[in-house]
Amino acid sequence: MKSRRDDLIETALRLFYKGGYTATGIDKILAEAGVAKMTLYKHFPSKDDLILAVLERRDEQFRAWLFAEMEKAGSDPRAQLLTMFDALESWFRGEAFKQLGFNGCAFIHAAGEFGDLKHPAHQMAAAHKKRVVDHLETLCREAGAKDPQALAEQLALLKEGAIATAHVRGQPQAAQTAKAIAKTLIETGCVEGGGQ
Amino acid sequence: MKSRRDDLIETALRLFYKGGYTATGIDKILAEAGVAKMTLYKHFPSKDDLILAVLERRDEQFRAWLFAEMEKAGSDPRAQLLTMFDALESWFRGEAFKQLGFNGCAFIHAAGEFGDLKHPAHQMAAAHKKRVVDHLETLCREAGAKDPQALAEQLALLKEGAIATAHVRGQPQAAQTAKAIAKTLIETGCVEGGGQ
DNA sequence: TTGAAAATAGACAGACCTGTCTGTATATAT
DNA sequence: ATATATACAGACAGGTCTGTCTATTTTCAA
Repeated sequence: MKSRRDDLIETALRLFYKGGYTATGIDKILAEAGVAKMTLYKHFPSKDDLILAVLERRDEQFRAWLFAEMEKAGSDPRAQLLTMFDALESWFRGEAFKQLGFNGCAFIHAAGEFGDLKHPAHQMAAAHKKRVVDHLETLCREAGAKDPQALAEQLALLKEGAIATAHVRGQPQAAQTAKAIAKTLIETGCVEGGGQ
Repeated sequence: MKSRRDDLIETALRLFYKGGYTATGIDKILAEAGVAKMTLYKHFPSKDDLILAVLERRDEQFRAWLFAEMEKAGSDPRAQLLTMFDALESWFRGEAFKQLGFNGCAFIHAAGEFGDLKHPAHQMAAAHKKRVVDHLETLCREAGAKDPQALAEQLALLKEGAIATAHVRGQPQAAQTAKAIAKTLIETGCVEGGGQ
């Protein structure tokens, strides 16, 4: 049973993701969610707080989806890491988050609109990226990486590059470009038989 | 001798880059540039057209800077390709475009705010990225790459990943992460003695 | 059934936005 | 000197934005 608070966050996520945080007005969100303005301001002190709640929701939603997709590859951490890029491609092609479609990364957009690193929305974006890297580092360690932290940073950078390329240039195949690079990094960055 | 049109474009670039395209108002640009409103609307039919002119200027400015930095590495195309990442790091650290500072990629931001790939600003962003890739491809060919197009796409993806990581997470050292990957890609992707 | 809590519609203030308009001033070129 | 182009300041219209307020209706538990 979804609360009106959830309705607001989901509708806001969809509209912010499609139209941008600044350019999307409160009234549009209210109209689409079918919620009165006072109800919004009872749950959120301001639009900025709604934005933060949206980013928090997206962080949970996206990581849950990505990590679940990776786990479909089985218990082999190297296979999971490589599968991340296949998951990304299905996202780029609009096959994930059906009601949202693909319009780039909500956190990169937030960092763009709220350029100051000290801005709460920008910090949420940084925290999201950090959580993903941390998960990758765990897998890299399980995979027997010589330097799990460095390898995780490399793979995360490939992920960001694929997202930016897929969105700005409309090239979903960027995921495979990244995957090919990741493959050699994982092979050369892990000790033989590591993680078995 | 700078025209008022140039003044407007430069001021608008600075303010759009810092504050975002939608959130930055015309009046603020006019006040900082010391230009009357009618002068702006004589040169540009609308704010959207000013945005496009700004992106065009940034495209020329950024590529001129980046390619010049790369050429400082000398005539060896492989050295030029690797030097790109050092140039990026100096940009991330605020040592390039002193009056602008580093606030991520103006084109990634434009694609974020104008999500539809058909939007002129988004297309300008895609065109800019494509021009950079084309230049990289030329250098890859000179370097004796087995598949210059594929290698150029890989290096461009590393560049985008470094930019996104540096901006969202505030990590200028992402440039070196990307450079290390690029080094192995160039070494393994080029025939021995290629480009000599 | 009754009463409290929550949500509704819709008006409103005050600020800001883009784009237009008028009238004046300045600079340049013939 | 005079005509032409350009830029100026500043008011203005019409719309949108966030956030507040009131008064009414719905919901739901005791």
